[in-house]
Amino acid sequence: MEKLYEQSALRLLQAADEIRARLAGEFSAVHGISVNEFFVLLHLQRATKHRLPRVELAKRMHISASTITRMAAPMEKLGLIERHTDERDARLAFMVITDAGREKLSETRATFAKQAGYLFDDRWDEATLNQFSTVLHRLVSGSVSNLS
Amino acid sequence: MEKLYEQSALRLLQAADEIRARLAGEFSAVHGISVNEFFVLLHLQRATKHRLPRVELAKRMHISASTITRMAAPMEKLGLIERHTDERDARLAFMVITDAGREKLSETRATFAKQAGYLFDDRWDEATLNQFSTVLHRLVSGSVSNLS
DNA sequence: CCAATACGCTTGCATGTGCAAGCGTTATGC
DNA sequence: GCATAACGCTTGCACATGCAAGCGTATTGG
Repeated sequence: MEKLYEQSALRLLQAADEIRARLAGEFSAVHGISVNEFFVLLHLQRATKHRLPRVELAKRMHISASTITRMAAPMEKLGLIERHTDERDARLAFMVITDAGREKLSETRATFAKQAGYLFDDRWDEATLNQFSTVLHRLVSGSVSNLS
Repeated sequence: MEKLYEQSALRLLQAADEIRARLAGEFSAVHGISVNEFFVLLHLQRATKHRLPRVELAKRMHISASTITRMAAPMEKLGLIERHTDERDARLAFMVITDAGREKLSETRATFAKQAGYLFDDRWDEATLNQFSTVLHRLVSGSVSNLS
């Protein structure tokens, strides 16, 4: 007999894989960015002063610092983010979302919301969905990456 | 105002990232396999006759056929899976889980269940968790990859 | 039948990612 | 103060992965 939470964790991973695969296709085709780039913009937008040190962003996204370094370069070239230095600590290299980045994020979030709508819409009442969201929220709270 | 299903989808992706990162560490350290290799074994174990053509497995895991080809080689060397051919159709190369693969899967599932327990245990009643699992299940049903 | 198409699998190439080492900067302990 | 450690970031390397092309096999249409 499979434990209920084992089953839930399995389904959660599977559902995420599927959603991520769909989003990857849409984001690439429609907006020319990756799912991870979308999350970079979202984290920056929601951070205090709309900026984060690279290491902090890496922690929140569960990826390595070197990956952040390598994602930053093309995003800077596209003008989606900028690199700011800290006056007090020369080690820090803040990533800051630009106006162009905000615009791109806004467009991409519309696509995200549309896809999320396909997934959830008209299938559950608000109470059920609220509880679902709450469970998910507690799974990640305590983590550094509370985006929501 | 953020839509409820948009928020839910965001949290779902974040939760999955976090769980996957934790599992990757444990699986690698304790069992010497990757999360994807774990899923290969799980899909094979649950498939009819404990075997699947490579393309079918790729679809269920949302990864490309070439990735399956490249994951298969080391797993065969470790004796976790075997390659069987189809008598009727020489194009098919079934992947079959071996006894050693079953044993490895069993050990790894124990670790998986333990980690899932850390996530969920003692925080929600069975009804809530059941509903949570049901919502997740419907998100992926209709998909080819109904593992559960 | 046979040609054309579809299918399953593999391989070359390009890209994304983590780890470990290295560099420069800041903090700590004496 | 100064040596040592810790920290933030980048880079070299290895590895994982997707895409497109190629190969062999089966199916389809005439």
